[in-house]
Amino acid sequence: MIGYACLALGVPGSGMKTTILKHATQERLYALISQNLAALEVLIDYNIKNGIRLFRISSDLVPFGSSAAKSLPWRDQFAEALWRIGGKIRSSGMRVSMHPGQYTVLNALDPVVAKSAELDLDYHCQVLDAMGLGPEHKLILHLGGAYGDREASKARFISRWRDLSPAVQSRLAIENDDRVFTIRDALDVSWKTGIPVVYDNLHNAVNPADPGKTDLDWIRESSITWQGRNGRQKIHYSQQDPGKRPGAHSATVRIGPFLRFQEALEGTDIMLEVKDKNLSAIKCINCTSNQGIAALEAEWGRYKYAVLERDPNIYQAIRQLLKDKAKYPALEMYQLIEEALAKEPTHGSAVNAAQHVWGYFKDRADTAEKRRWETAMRRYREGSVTLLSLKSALQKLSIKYKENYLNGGYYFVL
DNA sequence: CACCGTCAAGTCGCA
DNA sequence: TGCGACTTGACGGTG
Repeated sequence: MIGYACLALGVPGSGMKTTILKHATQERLYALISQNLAALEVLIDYNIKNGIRLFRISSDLVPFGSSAAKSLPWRDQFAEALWRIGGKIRSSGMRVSMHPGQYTVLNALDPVVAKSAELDLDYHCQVLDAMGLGPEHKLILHLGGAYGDREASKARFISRWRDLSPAVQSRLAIENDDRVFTIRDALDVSWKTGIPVVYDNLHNAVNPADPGKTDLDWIRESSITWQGRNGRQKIHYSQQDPGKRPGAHSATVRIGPFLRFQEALEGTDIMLEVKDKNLSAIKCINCTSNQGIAALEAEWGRYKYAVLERDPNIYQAIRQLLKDKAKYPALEMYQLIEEALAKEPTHGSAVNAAQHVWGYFKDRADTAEKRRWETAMRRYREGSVTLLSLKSALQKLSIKYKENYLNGGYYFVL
């Protein structure tokens, strides 16, 4: 199965909200948790509808969920919603995970830091427990800091792990990171503890354990750590952003390299770590199994104005490609989409695409909206406002008139 | 209204 | 020794 992490583009009402510690009053926190659970349910429903069966739940679900200073009985307060969402996850066969961030350092030298890491793991575990999810729904953790002595720091990780609750222990998985601990280190720790290992290909590219070994070598070696109640093997997959620091995730998963990467894998869950999130997940799912021509047509409907504003020729080419209903040209379609999205919108095509989109509202808009639209378009043609502001005017109309075809598309998010 | 600094968390590399 | 990078949206202050 293929999945994505934490948030989805082009899914209205699915965004996680948070606050800063200073403003984290009880009232505010309850309101945020309530909103975030509603957003999570929107995401789970979206995943089910779109055939996505692997998903990472954002740690922001309960802001300051592990902060001793802000402890709230959220698990009791929201038991019903958590259980209902968990039920959807279970009945759809979805596998979820959570991933405490870089600030959760179980092997810290400072015992206070280690204690807060333990509390943070408890928090994440409680979310999954409250949803009634089994131990195959993992908590994925990095090994932590080196403190000048990697071996001693690995040993400290293991000894801290031994003191964790059985519930957390049974959910934990460890991942190689891009600075300190390699896949070899993670496998060492696994050998001594039985903790399953999530292999991350980009972290290994940046922080390699052994330049002589391939991704497939490490995936095969890690597969041994996935036994029984841990469920299917899980890996993280991402591609390097060519313009950014080593280890930075790409804007999208390029489908060609992805297909080559995964062709030897079978029954491995692949979590994509990529800026365009659900978009890449759907692309990879559609290209690794035949989801039917209707699934490709639905995708085209979401992408088409983002393609049109960048390259009208590709827009026409994809329309032609999808005319034959007996075919399933997923790879060709996505490669054309990638080619178009790699370009910046051109002024003329952007005007054309925006006018297509305006067509959804021109008969419904009131006089003031029509006048504002004419002004915005004139200013964009003159070059005195950005494309972003022109499109945000369209998005406001789309939200107001509940134009779900546009709201669920990618024109406003790409 | 647009823009920018700050906040939260902990480690590490580099002056 | 101390600061910037890493991550990210919210928030408040400035222009």
